[in-house]
Amino acid sequence: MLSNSSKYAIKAVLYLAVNSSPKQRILAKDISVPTNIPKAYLSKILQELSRHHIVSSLRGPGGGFYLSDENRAISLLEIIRVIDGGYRLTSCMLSLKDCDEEHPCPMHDLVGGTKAQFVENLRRTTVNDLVEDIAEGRSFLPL
Amino acid sequence: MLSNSSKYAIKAVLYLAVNSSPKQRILAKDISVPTNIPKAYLSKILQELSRHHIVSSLRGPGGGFYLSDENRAISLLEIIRVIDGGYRLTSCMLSLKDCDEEHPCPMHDLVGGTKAQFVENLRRTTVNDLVEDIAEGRSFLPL
DNA sequence: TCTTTTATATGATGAATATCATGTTTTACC
DNA sequence: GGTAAAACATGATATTCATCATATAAAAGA
Repeated sequence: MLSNSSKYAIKAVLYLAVNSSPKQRILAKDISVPTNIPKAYLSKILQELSRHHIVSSLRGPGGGFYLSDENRAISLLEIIRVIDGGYRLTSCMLSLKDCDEEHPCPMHDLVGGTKAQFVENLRRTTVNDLVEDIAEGRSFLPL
Repeated sequence: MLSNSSKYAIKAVLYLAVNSSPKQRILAKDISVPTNIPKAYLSKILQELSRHHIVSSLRGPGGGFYLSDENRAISLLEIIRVIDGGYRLTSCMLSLKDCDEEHPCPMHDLVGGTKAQFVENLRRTTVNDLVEDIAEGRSFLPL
């Protein structure tokens, strides 16, 4: 469904969303331990996210990663796009070049509605939305 | 979403569904060309499908691959299971071990409905159903 | 300005997936 | 039975993805 890297990215962003603030930076290794993401690999992902302004960071003593208010308004789809590229989620289920709404392939027709809706949900849902879900007990974050 | 191998498997099965019958066997290479699937790789997939009775085959001159009536009643989910294993499609979006309906993770809650519905569609839809869709013009098979 | 603490950049290794190549078995037909 | 046509089995290579390791740059504080 998603690459491992994207899952890690979302987990890390959610961890930051819950535990960090512009004044409360968090080290990569302090995300790595509770989330069970290998430290070196997580660092690489965080840097990629930082470069694309999905997360914020500060170097030097007292530095680390955190989310700005802008970061919290970012949608899940944007995170996935940065890591997996734009194609993986939105492409045709059978990878047919000419498949579209006009000319749907058999699978497209079958799952088109649900998949399109799924991607649309990802586009519409921000980091903040998920944090609210957690805060209000509608979902939980088992790290 | 699906592995490449699963996509190839479904394409090949659909090709057989439209073009083969127990008396009209088709060679791997004659599926390979119109579907743009590498011949040697396709052969391996067809053999895997044959071993699991997803497709039927006959060796020797005049032999080849085809679908029996039983094969046509098989669901897409079974095909995907044989190639990708049971886990890939149904597992939690964030690969969290403890995520379930009682304890949904944030992504689960977000896409749970649509994904569950999607998998259920795959479970319910047979090869025959897709062929009907093609025959009646509700979808097409761009090879 | 020196040292420490952090992120960043780059490259190396390992694992999984996709692809290719070659040999073996079965079956039909002469 | 011998021969050719096919599936079947097995292993080798390549490519992508996940993981690790090491060196560099920036920032803070002494």
